[in-house]
Amino acid sequence: MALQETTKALADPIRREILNLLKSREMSAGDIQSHFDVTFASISRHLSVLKDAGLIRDRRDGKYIYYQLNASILEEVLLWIYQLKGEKDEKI
Amino acid sequence: MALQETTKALADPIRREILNLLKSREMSAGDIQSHFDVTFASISRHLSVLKDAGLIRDRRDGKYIYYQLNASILEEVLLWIYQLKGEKDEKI
DNA sequence: ACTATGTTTAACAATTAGGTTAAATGTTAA
DNA sequence: TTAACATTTAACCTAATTGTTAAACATAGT
Repeated sequence: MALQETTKALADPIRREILNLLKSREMSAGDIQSHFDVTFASISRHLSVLKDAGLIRDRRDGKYIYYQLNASILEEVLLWIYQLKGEKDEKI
Repeated sequence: MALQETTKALADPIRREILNLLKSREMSAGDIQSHFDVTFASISRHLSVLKDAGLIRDRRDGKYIYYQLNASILEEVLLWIYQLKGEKDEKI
């Protein structure tokens, strides 16, 4: 179930902040890492969790790998929440 | 940060299913447990995670404790997702 | 080919989470 | 107050997660 991977990916503050960073622009792994106080390797694993959940995409450009947000994956979470709230015809 | 507790609470399939069960009606812990294949104690702990996140409320009636959904807590998650998606004036 | 740079993977330690059983708590009714 | 029932808490175990360092991999430039 994709919802499981998505909700798990969102349950970590560093991963949520990474998504926020990627909201405005794509960034390389190094750019992303510079915003946090953990090692490169740690960020790399967070990125792979986000990637497995489909929340980000990566593309290599030379020696850099750029990450970009794929917010469409969040539709499923939104839908789940709406159904829980019992609302119909909600704009998502 | 409340978002942390909420997203963590949503990251477990049993807890999400509990919320779904409570969507239609309030239920006692025993009622809830009967829907799952884990022990009472395990459900009890899931309930306390949900309660700490504010996603459910409980009220005692005699020897039963009834749980009910408090979906308003999810507004913050919705808002966070909307902001991530960069959408404005979204109906929430 | 060698080196420097950017990123990932492997191996390991520490922490957290989820499960179990057993003991404890709260409530009702005899 | 005792017994029975509903639920929580404590103690413990195992598995998963997160972090670290070090090694490996990919690419660019010399």
